[in-house]
Amino acid sequence: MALQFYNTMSRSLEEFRPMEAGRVRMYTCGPTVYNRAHIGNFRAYVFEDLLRRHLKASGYALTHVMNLTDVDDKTIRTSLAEGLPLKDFTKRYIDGFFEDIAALNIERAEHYPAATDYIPEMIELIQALLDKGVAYASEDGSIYFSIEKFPEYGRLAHLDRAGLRPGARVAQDEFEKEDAADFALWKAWSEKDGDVAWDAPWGRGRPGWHIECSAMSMKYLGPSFDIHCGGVDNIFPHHECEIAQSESATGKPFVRYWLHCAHLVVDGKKMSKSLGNFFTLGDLLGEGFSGREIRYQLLATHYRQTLNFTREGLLAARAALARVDEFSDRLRQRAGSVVAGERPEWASAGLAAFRAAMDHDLNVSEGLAALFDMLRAGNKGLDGGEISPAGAAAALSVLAELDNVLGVLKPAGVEADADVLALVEQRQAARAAKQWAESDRLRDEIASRGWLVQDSAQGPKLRRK
RNA sequence: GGCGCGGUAGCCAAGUGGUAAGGCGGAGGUCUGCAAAACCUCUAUUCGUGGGUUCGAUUCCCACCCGCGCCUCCA
Repeated sequence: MALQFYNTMSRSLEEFRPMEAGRVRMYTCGPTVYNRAHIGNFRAYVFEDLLRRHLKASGYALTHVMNLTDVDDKTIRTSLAEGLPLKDFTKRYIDGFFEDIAALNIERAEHYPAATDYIPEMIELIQALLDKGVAYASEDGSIYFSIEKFPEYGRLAHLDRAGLRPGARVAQDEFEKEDAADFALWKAWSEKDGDVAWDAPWGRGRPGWHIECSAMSMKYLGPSFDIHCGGVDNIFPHHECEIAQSESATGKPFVRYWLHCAHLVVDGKKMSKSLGNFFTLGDLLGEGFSGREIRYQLLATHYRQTLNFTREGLLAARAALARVDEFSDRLRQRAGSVVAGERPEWASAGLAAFRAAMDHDLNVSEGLAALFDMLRAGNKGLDGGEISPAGAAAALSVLAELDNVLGVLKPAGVEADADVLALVEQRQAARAAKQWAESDRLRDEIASRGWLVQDSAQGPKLRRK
């Protein structure tokens, strides 16, 4: 079965064919760097990481761009409030963002352009739109895109002009627009902006939000590219506006496949600070959950499904991962340093099932089912002594292939200290002498140093608690 | 009002016009000095409710109930 994705534009599953054979160009909307991202943001980034990794595992070379929005109302407002230059202020949260994605084992994209580094490109793009007559200047020097010049506007979101209800959220400056639905390409400087401003041919100001994604995607990926992702909330207006700007400027189709992930809720409720269910990654790490436990839970629900994020779910993730770790350790122990041989049937079947599931619009739930089926078959084989060291080594490589996509296996094992190993020795001696009370005491002592000791036919095994 | 998503076991969560994956939790068992781990068995006669189409529906259609998202800068 060929790789297929659900395209928001067509609202149906489509076979994936990149524009250029063997290479995928994708753009994903990144963070606005005015605070630490919350767990909902990371649902989107983890989904995009899964997509990225599966594309790579499918043999594609990748050019992936994620923008950093470092100039907008919030970044300006907060930096002014803290009395910091904008760049210094956003740097803090850009650093924080990279720390967070590292903790979640999210792979780095090829490019992370920050909006303020591409102002000339944005100005050039806005000028092109002005030249084509699809944008206009308002009295205060702001530039707006005229959506009546782009009849396709609303196609992605399935909204027609009549459906754009003039809502309560109409901003103060709306009277400057010719049509309430027009959106800003450039915002004329106002006092609220402090010293954040750039000179453009039509006056001083700063870019609107949408234009950065058009300018920077064009810069790195060209006028047309394969995949554009974001959260469902970006469908309208953000992505709709990107299409209007980009296609009006280039006359070419902007994006071939639009993939949007659903939101997450916490304990079945929308995350909000007032409900006390609003978490940053740091909050959860502080509670003792690991990055990979959080990643696992964010990953385990299909991306188009609302994900229910719970503490209980994190504990379930912890238990599931412990089982995978244990299996991995068993295989490693069995394999020793032997070169991988032929793959056991259950391992190649597991890999095939996993790939097929992921090809089907990233059905990770089914993919994980393939992993656990594999795990059970493998453990059974190990219990029965039916797996050769070469077979175990081969199975280990299959597990590594799955984890190239999932990214949840524990890093290479940490060795216990010599004093812990000495306690294990003492305990073995006690056991040999059938001094069970002493043996149990030593086990507790080892546990107090952070290690679980498990007796097996091959002798005692240590596991990090 | 418009557009759209969802309601599957205690919890999380796939799925298909042909009789319910997987994970966590729980119960029992094998193994073990005891544990742990692993494995085995069990844990939804049923997929929000009521109709309809069909030989057959959780899956398609209609209605209804409930929850949720978007409708101008929120992943």
